[in-house]
Amino acid sequence: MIPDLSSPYLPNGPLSPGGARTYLQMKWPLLDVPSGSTVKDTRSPSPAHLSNKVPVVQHPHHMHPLTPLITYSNDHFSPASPPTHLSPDIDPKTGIPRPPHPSELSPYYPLSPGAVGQIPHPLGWLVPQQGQPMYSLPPGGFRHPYPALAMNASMSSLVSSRFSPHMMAPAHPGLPTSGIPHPAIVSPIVKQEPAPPSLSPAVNAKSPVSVKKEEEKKPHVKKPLNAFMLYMKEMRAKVVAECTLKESAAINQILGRKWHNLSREEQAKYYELARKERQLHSQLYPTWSARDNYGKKKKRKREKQLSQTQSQQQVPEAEGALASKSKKPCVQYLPPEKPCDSPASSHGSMLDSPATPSAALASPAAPAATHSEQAQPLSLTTKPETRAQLALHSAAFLSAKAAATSPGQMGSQPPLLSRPLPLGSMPTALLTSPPSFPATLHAHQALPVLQAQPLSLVTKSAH
DNA sequence: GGCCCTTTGAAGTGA
DNA sequence: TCACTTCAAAGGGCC
Repeated sequence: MIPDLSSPYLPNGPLSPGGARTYLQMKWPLLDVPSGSTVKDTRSPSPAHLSNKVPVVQHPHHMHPLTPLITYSNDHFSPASPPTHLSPDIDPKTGIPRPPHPSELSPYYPLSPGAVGQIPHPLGWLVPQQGQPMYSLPPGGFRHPYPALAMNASMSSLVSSRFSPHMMAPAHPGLPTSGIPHPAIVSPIVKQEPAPPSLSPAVNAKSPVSVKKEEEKKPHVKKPLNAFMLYMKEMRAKVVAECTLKESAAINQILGRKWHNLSREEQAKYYELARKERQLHSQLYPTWSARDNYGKKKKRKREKQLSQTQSQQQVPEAEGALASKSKKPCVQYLPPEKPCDSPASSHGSMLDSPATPSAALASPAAPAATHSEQAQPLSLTTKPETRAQLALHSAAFLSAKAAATSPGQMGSQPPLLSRPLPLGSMPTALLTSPPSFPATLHAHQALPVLQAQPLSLVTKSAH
């Protein structure tokens, strides 16, 4: 029953879509081992059936993929019951407050070496079934995605002590004792950039070459995936399969909508999963900080960020969409016409429930063309001018949909505590912190929605 | 070849 | 505390 736990953590390893579980396209989120590393990179040489790019067979969504992973009982996520990461014994800020409760962790993150390999992986639903590892492992290879985790019987002490000078400080810096990089570790092929000023004095004292070598040796531990990222990984293949869209940007837009349309319970599952991810990550890499990865990627153009923020907060949506500012306009990939047939999902998201015609009429800005998540494009154009136009359509439509699907929710009604309501039906900012939802909602996220951007469901209102 | 785009959320930074 | 920035995944598009 217990598949090779290492599987899901291997590089970009597509979890065999052809396996028993078709939603296994999700790979271990933290792993990013470059080709040529110890672990065989299955990305390039991977057979088609193992490739993420291969449209995943439509899986019946009767049971949520995450269901087997976490016991998401209704009670657990009931509005009356605070999310675990918001529960009293959890630091709402860190989300990793209490010492890992054995009963909570053990099912997913075995602490006992002896138990390794016998306990379902936290992302067990991602693990290929039938015990077929997706990645070849050397004999004796670690059987747990977090080998280091299995080294200590007491994770609590591991976490609390924080003695490890560098990450987990295995035999080889940054590498698990097994010799196989941890899923979250990226071999320092990361582009080399000037040593950050934050380096310790000792490091700074070294010659640039030494610094560079140090950098190379230092593994790149990736950030744990957040709830949305986990959701994306799971749903991407499905969306891709349903649509002809291939551009991730477009897919992500769809996924973003679907995300908002998820019920709170559904989202809560991902939040919970993400929380566990972070928890495990922090346990494995007590000294790791997101800051460590700063500069690993090429900086995005700040201009873009600024212009986005400005357009979101000051410019009316329509203008904002078209306002190219200094960069490309906020591109809306989803044209109004070509629908992207999206089979009904189990959760009955808005994707499957197009707005009513009256809804579209509800917004003065709503153009004749209406499209919902159900009306996704089969193809899309990425021409900037077209994108801008599409942005208008989409913005208007979504706002109309939001108005229609959440009548009276904009302010007057108390946030939906009694029943799940598709988040996409109303600005997220208007929701009070739902049980398992991050309590962090910044003013800069909420205000634009509340004040200046009643139509801002299309373009990102946050950030 | 490598950055851009696009999404949301977490976390870091600076004022 | 707030606003802003960066990174996480993904892959086609573009230079």
